[in-house]
Amino acid sequence: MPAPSPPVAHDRSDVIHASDTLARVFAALGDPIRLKLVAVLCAGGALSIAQLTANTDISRQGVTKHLQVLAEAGVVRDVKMGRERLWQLDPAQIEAARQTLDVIGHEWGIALQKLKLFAESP
Amino acid sequence: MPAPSPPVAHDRSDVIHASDTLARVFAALGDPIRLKLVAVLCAGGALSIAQLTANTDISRQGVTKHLQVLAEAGVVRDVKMGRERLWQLDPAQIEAARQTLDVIGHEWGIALQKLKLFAESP
DNA sequence: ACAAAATGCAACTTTTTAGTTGCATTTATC
DNA sequence: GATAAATGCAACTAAAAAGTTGCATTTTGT
Repeated sequence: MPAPSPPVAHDRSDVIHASDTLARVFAALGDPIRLKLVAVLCAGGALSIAQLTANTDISRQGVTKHLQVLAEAGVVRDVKMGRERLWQLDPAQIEAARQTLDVIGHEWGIALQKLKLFAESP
Repeated sequence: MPAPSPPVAHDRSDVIHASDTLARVFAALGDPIRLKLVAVLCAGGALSIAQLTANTDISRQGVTKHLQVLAEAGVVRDVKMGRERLWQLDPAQIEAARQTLDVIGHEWGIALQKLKLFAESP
């Protein structure tokens, strides 16, 4: 049986959507508090809002808002356990972002190489 | 003679600074227009503001603001050539961001492995 | 010298984001 | 069943960001 299609860009609208999705991931990581939350969660634990709040200087409701931003970017997921809501990392989008930065670096390197060859040509 | 010290975190204030610097880089990439500018610039060219504006839907002044955001994050650099201002990619901060995402992914993988071992223990 | 091109600079509006406070709701515990 | 813990929800303020318009400045080319 065929596996469900992966979210790969096929036409221009998909590319646009991919670009927006990526920008959303970067924007989610583009805040010191959220970056810290991700750093804590990448240790593998599933932590409650109260636990995550303990590491910050802002209110619990403020942390909730940051977690929502991360969730809308697909960086974290929540699981309800009794009266608490546990948050854990979802590394797929982070991996996609990492690959993007990888490609940018590689393209830059290739461009530099071509410039060098051009400069050396007689 | 010793080379100048690399910007490596040594104490808590350095770590905080590093975190803010990183968040600034992610935030700079966290916008579709800026992400597109970076994608164009990573081809190696040094492009003017007018050239970069041609790829967007916003005004030249708007593009200038986006370039300033990228520049303050250290993602791009400008070189003045006559009456125009050419922009080019500076891949160092992007590489730092990539490494961060790499570490997050690795830590997550290690955590998963430990969880698996724990589940298999008798 | 003059006209066009490329950009800089500043004021302004609109929208989004960050963070708070106050109170309601759900769930575990004694 | 009363209470404490963990969270949800909504309204609100303040600050930052995105984008525009208008005009000044610098540089090139004829």
